[in-house]
Amino acid sequence: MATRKINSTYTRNESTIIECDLTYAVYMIGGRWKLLILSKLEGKTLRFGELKKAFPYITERMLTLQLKALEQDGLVKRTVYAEVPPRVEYELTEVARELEPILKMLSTWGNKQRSMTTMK
Amino acid sequence: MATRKINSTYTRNESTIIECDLTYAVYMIGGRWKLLILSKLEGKTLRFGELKKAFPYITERMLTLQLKALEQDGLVKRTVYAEVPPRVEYELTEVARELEPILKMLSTWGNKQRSMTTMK
DNA sequence: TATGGTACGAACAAATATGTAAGTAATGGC
DNA sequence: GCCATTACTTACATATTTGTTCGTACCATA
Repeated sequence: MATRKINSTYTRNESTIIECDLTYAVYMIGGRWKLLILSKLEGKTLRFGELKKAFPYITERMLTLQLKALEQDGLVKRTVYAEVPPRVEYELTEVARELEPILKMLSTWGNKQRSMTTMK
Repeated sequence: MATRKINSTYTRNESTIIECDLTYAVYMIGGRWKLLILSKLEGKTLRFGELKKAFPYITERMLTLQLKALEQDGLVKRTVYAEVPPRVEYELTEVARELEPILKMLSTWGNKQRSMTTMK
């Protein structure tokens, strides 16, 4: 998101990653909070403050950043109401809803995987 | 992987993420190269050098780190042959193979998602 | 004795991701 | 005027991830 040296290997390699549909997809839902936010928004419309309360440890800055990224990627719809104090609501988009069943499978896999790793 | 201040918020929040099966799963396949490596190993057994050739831009250090992490998480099996020069082979584990169909769906979703975002 | 190939390891540097702390705009109610 | 509320924003600090460069062990072979 920030300015970045375009010619760095870091950037060139990022291009490589984004060219692949799979890594692109994971890049989009990666990061520390995005999946939790998406999960929280399943079937609901929530205000900024409600999301914040849902994750006691997230900072406002992080929540703002993640929501902005999710909106840019078309996973979350942001609606601003011209009121004071302001009211902003967030909800999943169609594309994000299509992701839900896949995430459910991933979650199941993660659970199984975790238990296997822990067993050792 | 490196040493880290245990009491930092960074660490506490990481715990939050790892407690959720879904975010845990994505954490495990996250990072820049892991998914590409896993994809490359589908149905094959490859040597370190072969993997390296598969990704011209990855550095040996990164490849080593990612393979080590994948092995620790039980997604990749590493076999060392007592030869000179050394020969080390990598292959997917059972758990990793169970992940394949899910990743295929994610990839399809990523492709669709990308085309929608690009259209704007 | 020197060399070459393989799969790393270590010290350092650059870039990004995340967290901390403080501040802002707008307005209705006191 | 003063304050409270909400959804941010900004400057700064910290932590992690990724990349760069150089080095190493092993032994068969020249």
